[in-house]
Amino acid sequence: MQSVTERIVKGAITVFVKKGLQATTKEVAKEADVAEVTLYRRYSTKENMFITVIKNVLEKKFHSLVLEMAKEENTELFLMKIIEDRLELLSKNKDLVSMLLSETLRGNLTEQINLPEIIFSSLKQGLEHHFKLKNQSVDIEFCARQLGGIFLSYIILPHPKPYYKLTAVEKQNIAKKHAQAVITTL
Amino acid sequence: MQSVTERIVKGAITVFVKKGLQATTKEVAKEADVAEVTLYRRYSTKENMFITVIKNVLEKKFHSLVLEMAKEENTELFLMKIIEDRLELLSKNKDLVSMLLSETLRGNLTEQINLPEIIFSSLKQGLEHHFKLKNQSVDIEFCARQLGGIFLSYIILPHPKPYYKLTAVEKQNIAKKHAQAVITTL
Amino acid sequence: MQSVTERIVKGAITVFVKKGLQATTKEVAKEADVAEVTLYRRYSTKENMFITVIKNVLEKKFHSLVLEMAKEENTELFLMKIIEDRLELLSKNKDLVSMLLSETLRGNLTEQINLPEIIFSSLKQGLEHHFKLKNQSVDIEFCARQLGGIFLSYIILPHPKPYYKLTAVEKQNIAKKHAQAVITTL
Amino acid sequence: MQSVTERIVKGAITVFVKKGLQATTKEVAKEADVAEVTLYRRYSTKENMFITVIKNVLEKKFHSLVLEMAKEENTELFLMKIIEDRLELLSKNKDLVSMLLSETLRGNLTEQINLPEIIFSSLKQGLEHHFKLKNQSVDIEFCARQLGGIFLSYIILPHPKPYYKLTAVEKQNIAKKHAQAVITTL
DNA sequence: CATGAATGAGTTTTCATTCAT
DNA sequence: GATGAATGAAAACTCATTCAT
Repeated sequence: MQSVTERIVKGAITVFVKKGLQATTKEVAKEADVAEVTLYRRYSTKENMFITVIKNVLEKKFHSLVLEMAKEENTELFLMKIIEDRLELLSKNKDLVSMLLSETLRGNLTEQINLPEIIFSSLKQGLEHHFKLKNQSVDIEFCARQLGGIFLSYIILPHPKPYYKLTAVEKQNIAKKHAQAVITTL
Repeated sequence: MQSVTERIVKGAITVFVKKGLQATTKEVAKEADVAEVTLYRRYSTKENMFITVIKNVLEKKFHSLVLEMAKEENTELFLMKIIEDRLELLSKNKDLVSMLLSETLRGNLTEQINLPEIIFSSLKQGLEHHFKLKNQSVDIEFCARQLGGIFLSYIILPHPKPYYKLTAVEKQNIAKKHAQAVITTL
Repeated sequence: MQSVTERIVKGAITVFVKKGLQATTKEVAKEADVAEVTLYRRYSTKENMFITVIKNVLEKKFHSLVLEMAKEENTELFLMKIIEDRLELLSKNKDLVSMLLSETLRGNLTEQINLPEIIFSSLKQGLEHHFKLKNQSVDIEFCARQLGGIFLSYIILPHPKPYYKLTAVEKQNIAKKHAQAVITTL
Repeated sequence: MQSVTERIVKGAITVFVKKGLQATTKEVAKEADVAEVTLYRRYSTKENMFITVIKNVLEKKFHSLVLEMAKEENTELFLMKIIEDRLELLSKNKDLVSMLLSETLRGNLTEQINLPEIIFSSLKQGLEHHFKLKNQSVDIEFCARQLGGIFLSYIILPHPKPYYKLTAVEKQNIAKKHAQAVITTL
């Protein structure tokens, strides 16, 4: 079996992803197969455990390559890449993403793990980078909001199939249409 | 002072909007200045009180005129109207909307008060109506998702000023740009 | 439909027989299809309703003919008659009897509806009468206790078939054996 | 002062014997001088606490020596022993026994702590044993019911003095008379 | 470093009963 | 004579957190 630390982290993630901050320390303890007190020794409060664990996941999973992609000179291709990449990632982590959005909407989350803020600011950064390279003046705020809206629509609105389960062609078509729409407004 | 019923309904809305299903009956009772039992006499369970009260608010506040707007023959104007109208409404009711989205993301809400579903399906209905009138064949699902995404982006992503506080001109500009972007993809 | 009074009495009996004093006024009101307050207007407290209603039932159903039977000169026949009669009655009203015994054992019942006391004293009375007629000196207390024990054994101890469902012959055999056993100790 | 466990068990017994399943966890907690939660930590539910504690008492107090007594070859002596032994025990634990009978009559008790069933089946076992040894064919069911009835009569029917407070001679007389009555029916 | 034991403060819900109409 | 509305008090059970070992 894994180390205590590993068990705790994995257990906490499992439980928090499923239930958010409402999850109880008891559930986490059970999932991790440790005593409740052990969690308190390590994290002192439930909130702190939540933040610590989730921040870690976010850093690992959502590490954005936006800046790399921003180097792509062709704006349409650049936008398509971002869209495809983020939709893939977000839809693959629907439970985590939903939970984080839910908590954010409740005002329960500090900046460090506020997913909308993270997404929005990293988008703005990437766009800024891209258009600076291209020496183009663009309403970045608006553009980032458009992209963010696209992402949210695939998480929150009902859909028959999550993005990541579509065929490569379907994914590309979607990304292309959205990219073109965004470009219209530049 | 108002009637008991009024006080209960108002109090329940106030508290539920602020805290969602996590709110306690005690809080509602205090806000409405009635005994907790009184709430149970009327609604049997907290969940039921929540649903009853919120459904009512939704029906009153979010009664959509989409079908009326759909009669507008000019697609761009039609889209602009929808966008302006919904953004105004949603941003004015940010707390309620945020709470409902949060609960939906948690899977706590039945269809009747599931805001994303309500928005999405009413959008699809309106679009269908509009393009049928115009005898135009359009990917309604995609189009509705775009619009939904726009709405969500103004609720969930950070913004310096809520939509409804912008000047008329700013509002129109925003609506126009989004409408044009949507049209690109038809 | 029946009169309000009838509905209340019947409903109360039904509910009280099933649940004893634990039954709630709400249940009674529902069963009788009247408002809870109506019950309070008539009986002022739940306890009082219970006593009033149950006393009535006891008087109607358990009206003992022991004194009549006591005229039977043949002691064995007399005992058999009592045994058959009471076992029939008690087993036919198992729910009511069980409930009353249960409440008595809890010390919840006043003398007027204390079934064990009623049974015991009416037995003693009958026996006294019978043996006075026969000019026989007998330990009435002991004898009544024996008979009472027999009755209780058929209510409380497990049995495959309630007494009243046995064949006439089986019933008689049982009564006879018990009667003879009692006579031994006179 | 005693250990927490001891205090809880004793307190629970005290309270449950007095009030049965109606007793509240609050009362038990107070009697045991612990917090209510502590009880839940240990027993999960009130029902479970009740069953656990009472089963324990039954096993300790009502451990039947019927099988030992059954070795007595003289049937009258055997029956007398059983009767004396059980009447002594039952009358000494009147409160516990009354409470258990009361709960049983309400159908609240599982087999493991259903006193009538326990008494009845242990009686049948003892009788079976005895008469097998003596190679005698007897209606055990009837006989056990007679004995059970005797026991019940001393618990439930009114009496001026509990059995265990009688003089040794009185006890013996009673046992003897009942034993002889039972023997008549073999 | 880990944990078994304990708890104060709440949470939803139920009940017998009263008040005003 | 009947009832809709309202309630104080209490019940079972849960939760985050601390203490002693």
